[in-house]
Amino acid sequence: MEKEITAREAADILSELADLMEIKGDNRYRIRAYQNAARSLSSVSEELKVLVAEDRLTEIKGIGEGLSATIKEIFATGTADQLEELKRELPAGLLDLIEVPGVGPKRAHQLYYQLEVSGVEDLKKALQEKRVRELEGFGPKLAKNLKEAVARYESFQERMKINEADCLAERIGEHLERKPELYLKYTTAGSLRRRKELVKDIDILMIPADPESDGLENHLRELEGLHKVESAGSSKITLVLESGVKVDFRLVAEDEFPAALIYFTGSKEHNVKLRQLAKEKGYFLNEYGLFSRENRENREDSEGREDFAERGDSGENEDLKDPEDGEYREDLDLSESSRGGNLGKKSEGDAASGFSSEGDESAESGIYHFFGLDFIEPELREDRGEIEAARKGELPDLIDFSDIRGDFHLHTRYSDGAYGIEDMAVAARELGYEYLAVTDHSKSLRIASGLSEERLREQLEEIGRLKDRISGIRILSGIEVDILPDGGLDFSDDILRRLDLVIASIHSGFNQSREENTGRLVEACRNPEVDIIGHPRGRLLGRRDAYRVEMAEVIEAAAETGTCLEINASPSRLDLDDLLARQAASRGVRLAISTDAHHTGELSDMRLGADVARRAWLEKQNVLNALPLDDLLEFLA
DNA sequence: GCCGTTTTCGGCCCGACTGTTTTCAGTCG
Repeated sequence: MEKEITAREAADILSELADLMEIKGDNRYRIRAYQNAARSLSSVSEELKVLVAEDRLTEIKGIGEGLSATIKEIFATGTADQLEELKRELPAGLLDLIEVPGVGPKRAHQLYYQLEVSGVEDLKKALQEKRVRELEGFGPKLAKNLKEAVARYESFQERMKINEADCLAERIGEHLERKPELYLKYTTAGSLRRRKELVKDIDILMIPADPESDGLENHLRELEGLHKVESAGSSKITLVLESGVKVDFRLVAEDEFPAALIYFTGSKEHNVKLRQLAKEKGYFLNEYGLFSRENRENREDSEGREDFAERGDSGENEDLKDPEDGEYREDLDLSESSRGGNLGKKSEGDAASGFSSEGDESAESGIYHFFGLDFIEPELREDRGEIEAARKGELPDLIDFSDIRGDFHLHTRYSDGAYGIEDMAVAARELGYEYLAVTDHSKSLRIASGLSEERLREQLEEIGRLKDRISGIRILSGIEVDILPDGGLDFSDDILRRLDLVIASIHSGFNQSREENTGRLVEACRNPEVDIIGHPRGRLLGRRDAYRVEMAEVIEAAAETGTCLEINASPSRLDLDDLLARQAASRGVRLAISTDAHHTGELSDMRLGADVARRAWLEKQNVLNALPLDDLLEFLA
């Protein structure tokens, strides 16, 4: 059965249609109509199925008879004749071309029709050969900027945002779980497991049920979205997806799993430190296990891995794993049961499926404990002092998503959000929160329909009414007030004072000097009405660098004034990043993790923010929204 | 292509910024 098209997906198709129409040079107002329709369609709360069945699409603002017919066609067939025709006419690469910052539809049009540039690669070549000079409006500076933009585009192409990587990993997991007989266990490793904000490829560690069988390889060949199997050996299978993303499967024996998981989780720097520790103790560590150096010599005389796979079924490994034993005895020869003995963990039987992490921790902790270290969470494994801290028993008690009690930064239909206050509150309540703050844009941000004083008053009234109607979650009134180019705020203190919570953010004047931007943020910190500085560095991953700002000064100002800094959990921002958040916390600044959700679904981006916080070594007490409601209210007062 | 209504077609969001120009076009948000 065909997959049913959702409103969101239909909206995406309309957007694509609009993009192609734009490149082709269609009527701009017609294009805008498509874009408008896409936007309103993507934010309808009703199911597309229902809207189509009841022929009520034209009730949606921006959708008339024509677009209603197009949307019905998309719902019925998954595409539209118009779109297919445009796709035949214009190369697909043009859609990539307009993803390059600085190239919009007009320039893409020029490039394609005058220079036959039909993709990013072509553009790169045309820039190198200086052919773009032939085009009207393309001067030397633009050429230089485009060169940089292409370089950034390409480097970004190599890495995907963590939420995209999560999606892919989930899809692969679903595919694997259709044939659970193929493996004993699998789990993600690499930078995805360390929860880095950008991920280059996906590493999956697996214990195959039968290393000799080619069943796994054959099953992987049926993965949806597969471009090709790049390599397939006994210990590694590499897939290339249509999106260009590589997926590495590392295949290990059961007893190799703990060491392999540490090795493939990395980081490289962390692993180097661990291996140094091993050496000091007269052992060595690699992806197959932890070995005494003495036996290593023996091993090199014999044949390698086969030897390891044979051992490991004796009971010693279980003893090693038992935390009740405390420190491993120095005299314990890890390889006594056979050559190459290691700290393997026997399968728990039911741990066979899913990206389980419980089992992973206990598997790995044996090795850490052996070195006299506390277990080190994957998010900390960057050689940023975690090994030293683990030795002293001073690792942080990391914050967890389950510690989060509310969200401070979200938008509703009052500005550029897709849902009403009530919808967002109910969705937040479903996440188990105690509170949320409604923080729409302020008046100067016209592009996002920023609130006038009047609209803000209306919103306050609605929040007042909802407080009685919605139980189980407290709705706080707030605003994301613009820090204006001159450093002032978009609303007077008198107005801000009436709100429960104020976030101040920069959305304009990005090109001011370092001193000016720093001054704007410091001034915002000093305003007693401001509780949180929103997305302090203003970066958009892969699209826009952070604006110039001296964060150390901002952090000091935040520390002095008790202002919180935001960890914006939107996967395109993740701003502050792990390093700056850690720096801020070390200066005593509290961090507010918030999603900047414009949609109910985006409220769950909170997990990504929590990941950043964990990478920043944050504990509960460093995080404003880990506070219970009463403590929060006291803080805000 | 949609909307509103001046019921039959004209107007459709807009300011900042950059780089190209010599008064504006393209992009971005």
